[in-house]
Amino acid sequence: MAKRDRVDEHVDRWTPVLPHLDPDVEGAITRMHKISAHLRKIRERALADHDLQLHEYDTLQALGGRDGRAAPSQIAADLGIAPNSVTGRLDGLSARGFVRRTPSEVDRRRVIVELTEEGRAVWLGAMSSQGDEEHRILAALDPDERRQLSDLLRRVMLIADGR
Amino acid sequence: MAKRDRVDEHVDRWTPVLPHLDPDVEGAITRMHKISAHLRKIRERALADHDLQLHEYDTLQALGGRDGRAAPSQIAADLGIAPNSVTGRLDGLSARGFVRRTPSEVDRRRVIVELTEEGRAVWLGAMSSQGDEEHRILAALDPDERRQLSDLLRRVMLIADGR
DNA sequence: CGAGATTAATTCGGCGCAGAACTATTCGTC
DNA sequence: GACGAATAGTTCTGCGCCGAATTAATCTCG
Repeated sequence: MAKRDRVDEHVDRWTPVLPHLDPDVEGAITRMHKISAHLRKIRERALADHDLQLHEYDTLQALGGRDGRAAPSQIAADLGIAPNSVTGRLDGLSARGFVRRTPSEVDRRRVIVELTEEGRAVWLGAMSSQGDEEHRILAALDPDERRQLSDLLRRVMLIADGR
Repeated sequence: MAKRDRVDEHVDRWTPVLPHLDPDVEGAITRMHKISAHLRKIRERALADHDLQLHEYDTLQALGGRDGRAAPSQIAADLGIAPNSVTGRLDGLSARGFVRRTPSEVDRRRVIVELTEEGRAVWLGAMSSQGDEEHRILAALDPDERRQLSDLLRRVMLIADGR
């Protein structure tokens, strides 16, 4: 018999109150929520060693993924946040010298955000500490099972996104 | 060949930049994040029809799950938020008449928070619209597969929680 | 060519949460 | 029984996010 986790307790507590609840649905969803939150916290802690906050690292990474240059609106789209929120993030990052704002020559509405040398260095330095926890916890599964998990979640995603 | 989702594109974009990345790990984790966020947004929208915000509903539900009465610290623990954040939530809910604060007779440090009649009614009314989306998207899988998914995630949870 | 629609970034105002500090009460121990 | 530690709830402060409004530039099409 496999071990129980704290989500099992959660489900046990709620099943009598909400009888129409499917334990596997509730269990799967709740675990996704909790694993998400867990990884977030771990990432936050790991980044503190590099004097970075989660939102700062994410922004640097969004830039890094675009070869070090992108428009604010593109960053917003990549990160899934509102465009106006990007302004504040860039203010902080440029104050720390990790990012440079340059007005576009061709379209003066636009701003080109660039990773500075220092910004790239900080990003690369912090990156090493990222993703370790993801691999650690998914090592609970063997490679085939990880593939299985990813495949099951893909099918859920497709319905969620309404394809 | 199964259909691809937007996480596949995400992974394709990052794999060349971060070669040490396991696509199944990254895919599974990213999907959990996105499914979590998706459900959150849907819940938010559904609750708007009942003039409730997500944090208000969650607080009412925490009380409902304790037979309508609990201490603020217990609510904080159940919801996984800081105890001081509960104070603000209760202020709002009691202003709307959904919740009542009563000082404990036996221990005057304590406060007993109770669901009012109206609070319970609002909670039950809003509950009907909750959980539908969870079942809808997990209907992408048949019952056996849902069990599989929940089981795989449980094993990940146990490692994450360090058991 | 020019008026209106669209797009990009920003500013402003408000909200919810967390960390630290504060107050009041109870527990533990000698 | 009194004093220090622990506990419960709250208050205070700061931060990041979002929605709406703003400014400026570009596009569209009659």
